[in-house]
Amino acid sequence: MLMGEMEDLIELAKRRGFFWQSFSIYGGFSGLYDYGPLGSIIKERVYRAWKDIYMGLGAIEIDTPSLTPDPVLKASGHVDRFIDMAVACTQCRTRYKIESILSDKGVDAVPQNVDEARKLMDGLDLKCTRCGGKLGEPFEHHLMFMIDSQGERMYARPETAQGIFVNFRLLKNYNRDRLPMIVIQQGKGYRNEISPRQAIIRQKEFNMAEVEVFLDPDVNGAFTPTLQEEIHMHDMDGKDHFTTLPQALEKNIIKSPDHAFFLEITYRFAMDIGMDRERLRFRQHRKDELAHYSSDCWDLEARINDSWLEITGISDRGTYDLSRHHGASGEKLYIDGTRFARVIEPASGIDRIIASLLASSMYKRESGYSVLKLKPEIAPYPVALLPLQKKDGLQEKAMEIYGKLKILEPYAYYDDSGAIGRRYARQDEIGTPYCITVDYDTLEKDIVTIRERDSMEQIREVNVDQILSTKGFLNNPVLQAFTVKK
RNA sequence: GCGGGAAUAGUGUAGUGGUCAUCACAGGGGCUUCCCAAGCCCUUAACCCGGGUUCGAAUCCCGGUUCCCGCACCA
Repeated sequence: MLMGEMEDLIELAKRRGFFWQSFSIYGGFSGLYDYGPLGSIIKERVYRAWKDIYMGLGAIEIDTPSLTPDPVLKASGHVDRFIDMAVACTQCRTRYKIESILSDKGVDAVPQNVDEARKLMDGLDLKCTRCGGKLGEPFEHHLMFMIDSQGERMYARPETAQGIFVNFRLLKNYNRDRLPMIVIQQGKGYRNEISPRQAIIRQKEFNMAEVEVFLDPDVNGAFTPTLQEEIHMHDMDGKDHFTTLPQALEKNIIKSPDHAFFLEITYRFAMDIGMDRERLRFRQHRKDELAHYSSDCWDLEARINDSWLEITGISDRGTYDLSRHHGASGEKLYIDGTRFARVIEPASGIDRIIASLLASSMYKRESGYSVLKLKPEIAPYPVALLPLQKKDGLQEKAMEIYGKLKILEPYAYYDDSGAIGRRYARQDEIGTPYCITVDYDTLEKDIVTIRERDSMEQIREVNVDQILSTKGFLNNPVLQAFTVKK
């Protein structure tokens, strides 16, 4: 599976500083990755685009701890669902969930600890279904990282969502009791994956961007989709539809207008950061794969290496979480009287978004050199300043302009090494959309050349003052002269 | 976790027991008639970790770590 695109991406990412495996001087550690200098900027930009779109809808943001006490995740159901009792075959070492072994024997029980598991298994004639070997002693299989805090059990959160639910009352107060209420949170999530794979796609510690939309349960359609664009939707029966979201609602492919609206927002976010629409689809979860808290779920998936990868899950969590915390904490989490808010949750995996964005942005020129076709707003450096060569005062002149440019565009990059073509190629590879070249005309007439990445088109004789006329280089009107879209 | 394969400069690689570990690209410096990775010169830089066998190990053996492929797992 990890061929072609991902392989090329991982090589580029390491060489150019997007991401690489963590702690590599100690031999590396499975499932942990660093963002390098360029990756850190892209991550920031992707988060920014996400935040902008939700702030535009009137969202409020919070930031809660990664360390989560045991009772919170007991109430949410994660402790039961994320810690499985398991056994392994003593011969072939295949692991089984005790829960599923028991249900094969007609015993419908979920053991909570090793003793319980042992009792339940006692007397049943259990054998390995693969090799017929004897099964060993039961043990706990943890999917959450457990942390001991002076004898108190905590977990590294498996999702940021619970930090929002437990704050529901305070947030509702803050929001002056108005519904719908949209709360967002970005941060790290942790899962003790048995076999992390494919670089930043499946990690033990990863970046999440989660949104909880609290709705009046008796108001259907506080939000409703409007986007007139045909989108690929793959439903739970495996049928593909190419339809607009308003039509999908009419045709009952998706039931809830509110749910459909947040598919639309998720899609708009993907467009904002420059995802390739040809490589996107929404896929509905089958009943048997729905999470314990979810009644309906649509994933936004991106095609990478010819297979589909979940990048955002838009789940209808109903009243599950609030009612659970209400019961467990004793705190009244109603919206009024006895009604709980209904929750729609668009939860994004930022690392996966970045991986699929980068992979789908890479292409090769005829020359064989690769280009990263990132949107200018997402590219780490929106502009690079390059003197044609170092001598004859060009370097000094370029440094002078660069000094001024840097004040208006902090993410501007400077490079004067080697030949000019090589530097263009270097910028192409990291996705810089524009290069400004300082040449002999600059010395005489104060004019420069701007070159666009994908077309390699140049605008000549641009006045230096014009380059330095806007805060943020991408706002510069001179860029409108390019025939390709900005 | 299981099975198979692999690990050598930043990247991709050559090297099946014996000189200073090969080559290319990338990086740094310089020259050049300098706008798309041109050419020439100089230069930085590597045997995954730990044991063992041996006079001698990048090479053989054992253990570990990591990566890839398949299986299992994936709220």
